[in-house]
Amino acid sequence: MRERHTEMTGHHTLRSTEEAVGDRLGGLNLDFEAMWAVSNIYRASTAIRNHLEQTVLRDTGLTWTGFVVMWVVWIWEESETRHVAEEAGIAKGTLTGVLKTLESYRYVQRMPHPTDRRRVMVTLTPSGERLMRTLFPQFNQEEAFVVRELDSERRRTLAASLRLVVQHLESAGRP
Amino acid sequence: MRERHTEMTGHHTLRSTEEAVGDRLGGLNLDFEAMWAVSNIYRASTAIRNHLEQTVLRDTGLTWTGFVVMWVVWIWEESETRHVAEEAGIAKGTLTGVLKTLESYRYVQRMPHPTDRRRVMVTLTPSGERLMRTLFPQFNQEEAFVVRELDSERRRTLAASLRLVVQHLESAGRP
DNA sequence: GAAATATTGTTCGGGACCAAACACTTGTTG
DNA sequence: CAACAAGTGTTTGGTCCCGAACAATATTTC
Repeated sequence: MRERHTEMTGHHTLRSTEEAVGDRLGGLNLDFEAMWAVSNIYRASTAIRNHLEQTVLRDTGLTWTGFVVMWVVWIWEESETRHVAEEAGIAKGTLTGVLKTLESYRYVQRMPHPTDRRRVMVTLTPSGERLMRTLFPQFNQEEAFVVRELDSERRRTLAASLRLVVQHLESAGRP
Repeated sequence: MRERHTEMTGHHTLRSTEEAVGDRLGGLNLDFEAMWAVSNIYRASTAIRNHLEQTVLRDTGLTWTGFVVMWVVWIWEESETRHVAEEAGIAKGTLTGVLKTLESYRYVQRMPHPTDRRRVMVTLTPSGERLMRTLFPQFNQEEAFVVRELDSERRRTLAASLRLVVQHLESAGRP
């Protein structure tokens, strides 16, 4: 992953990309405001994920998804796997594989549901919990670094706008 | 991918996740504003990608990354692969595989660089170009749908804030 | 209560994705 | 110009990721 960054030559900056788009699509009837909003969400998300993978996750052996899954299990204390998949934003089939990986590291543990034998529960092992306790503050510190250029109001506005987008898509998901 | 959505039971909404986090982490010294800003960027990005995959990309046989790569090649008219990888936000090794897939669909074409025999150039085939011309307006229409709940000023503010984040991370990338 | 339906996690096939190792080409330096 | 260094795309090994098919279990329906 670092490779992508070491190769950045600066040929195409954010600004010049937007210029190229303007050149190429200037004639068409497009919603450019929507386009920039959406494409910058995606671009920021990629940049943030890369940054956090390089800093906090670098030496832990955890992937981004592995961390997110553990985070969800940690926050919700318990967890039925279908909720974990939903919260982590991955398909249930994917979760099966991720849990297999995390189990091999002894960070999580699968257990049968007490009454429903279809279901599977996941918990953090002591070592998994220890990891989250040390990792999460570091993670949050880097999150603060990520938004360092935004003042408090802008951070809140940003979060609020994105919440609107997510809620709009969730409500429209299954009409 | 649709599967994730059909299974949404609403147990854990965006709001209740934030509550659970508050319960679990209320005692610690964390930057919650940064946390919500960052986590909502990621959440929105996932939701948007899912939405666009389900609507515009659904019947094209294109993956998200395949589309992004074609988009980059289209906007920049032609391209040296290392620039494409950089702009698309993927590693060069990944691009090799993606191009192989796109080439098998006859949407793109690889050609040797005229003077530098290390490099490889990529162009859209006529059929690839035709696809982008019809696909992109649809794509933009869905982008507009995504941000429908935001007024014009909020869209611009959102894009501007995210641009700051990206630029901050890019400039800090290789100190 | 047996049959039909729904829910749940796993498996499978194929593509995406990364870092690292690689082979090849170009550029630099002595 | 010859050794060395740097740039470029590909290959490799392992994980992620999805949708679809599946097996097992639970619930509903009649």
